[in-house]
Amino acid sequence: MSIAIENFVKAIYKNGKRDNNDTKPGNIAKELGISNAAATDMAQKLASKDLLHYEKYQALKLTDKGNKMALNVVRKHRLWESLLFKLFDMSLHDIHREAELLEHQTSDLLAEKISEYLGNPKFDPHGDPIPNADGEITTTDTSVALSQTSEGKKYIISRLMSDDKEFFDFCAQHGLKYGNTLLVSKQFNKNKMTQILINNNTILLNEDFSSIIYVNESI
Amino acid sequence: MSIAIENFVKAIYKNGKRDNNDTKPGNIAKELGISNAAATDMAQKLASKDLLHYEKYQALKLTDKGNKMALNVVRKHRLWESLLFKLFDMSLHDIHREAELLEHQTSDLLAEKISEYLGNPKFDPHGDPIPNADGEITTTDTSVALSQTSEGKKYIISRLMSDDKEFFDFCAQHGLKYGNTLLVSKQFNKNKMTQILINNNTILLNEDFSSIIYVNESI
DNA sequence: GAAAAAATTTAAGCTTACTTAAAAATATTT
DNA sequence: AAATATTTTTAAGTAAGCTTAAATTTTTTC
Repeated sequence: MSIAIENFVKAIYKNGKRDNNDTKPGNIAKELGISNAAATDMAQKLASKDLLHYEKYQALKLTDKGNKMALNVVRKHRLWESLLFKLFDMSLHDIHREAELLEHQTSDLLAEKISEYLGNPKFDPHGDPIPNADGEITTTDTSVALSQTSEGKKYIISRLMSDDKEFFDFCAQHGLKYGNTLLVSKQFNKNKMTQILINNNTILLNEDFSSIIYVNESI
Repeated sequence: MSIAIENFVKAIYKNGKRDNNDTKPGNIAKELGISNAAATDMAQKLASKDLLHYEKYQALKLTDKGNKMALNVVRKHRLWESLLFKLFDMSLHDIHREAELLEHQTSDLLAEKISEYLGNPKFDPHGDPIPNADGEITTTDTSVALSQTSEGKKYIISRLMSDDKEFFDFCAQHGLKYGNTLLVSKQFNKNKMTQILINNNTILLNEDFSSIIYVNESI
């Protein structure tokens, strides 16, 4: 299957996870940077390949086959991120960009080799779960967005859900890293802001950021 | 530049090295598995991009710009081969196939990181020289094909110039590996065969193989 | 050196993955 | 619920990278 198809299917998968299943062509088009017309076109084409269910004016839904393809690509992406993160000193954003390309040129065999080499990790450097070779995610995610946490409690960062360079630069600068601990010192519910203490620094996060930083309660 | 263009330029570069500069469109077409017409077409297109010199019915010659592009791709290919060879237990042929794809999806930055990680190697696992970031090959190659060697002398394998699975399987089976030592026990000049002793086994090579195994005299 | 064979080029056409523009349907606002 | 705005779809068109078939040029053979 082509790179365009892999990216299309992946975009549906990711949008389905994120935005309350808003997987109409327009949203996928926005994600991929193509026109709405191109997205509709592609959707119809992929329906004929049994990768998704298409009904005029309705949201796109992946078939089992499409879902498996998406997870296969996601697996390769996250394995590459894990490998590059381990071997090289590169920013998370740069790593993401490289993985975005490499994921489409990776045989299942190579993916297996990478996974083995890394000790079959369950999570990548962002805390995102790595599907296994059968396209299954076996881990259960108990984490919540920082925006949903309670004042006064300690949390461990479990996931940085983004691919935005500014966000990652911000994270790198303030020690917001997978596995690090922070304290939620205040929730400004009215203003939708979250105040945290990390590395002895107090940081005020707006909802843009507090909704994509996921954490688990520290015990 | 597209994958098709990178591969085209690379094919001219490689053919120029190998077959006495037989870089007419037909040969490139054969190398790439496309029609002669497609090769002519592409050649004309790349001439307009200043990547090669095109004259009707003549051999294709890369411009400096084209040569640099080819060497950049070759560099990435050989760096990937070196990395995969180091990290994973895979056959040389499998490694070659993966590198063939990855080479086109690798930023200069990532290539640098791979090179650094490996200690800026000068040669890949086949003994092929790795161009530097400026597209220069700084090593001087004093090796000769096994077919050109002298009876009774010891040699060290310096290069396995092929991408054929059968050849690599043969090599793997008989210990023909970069860096290994062998003795040329007899040259059958009339029949164009070379008899070698390696790992206490005597092997008779025909010209197909003796012309792509390169060696340096052992001192 | 003429005839035959092989290679190169041109021409026309195809598929993929897009585009823009206009038409049709759905969603939102008031 | 009508009017307006937004989305989706259809239609027509484009560029890249191929294909096959036919014409042209070069190379080889006798």
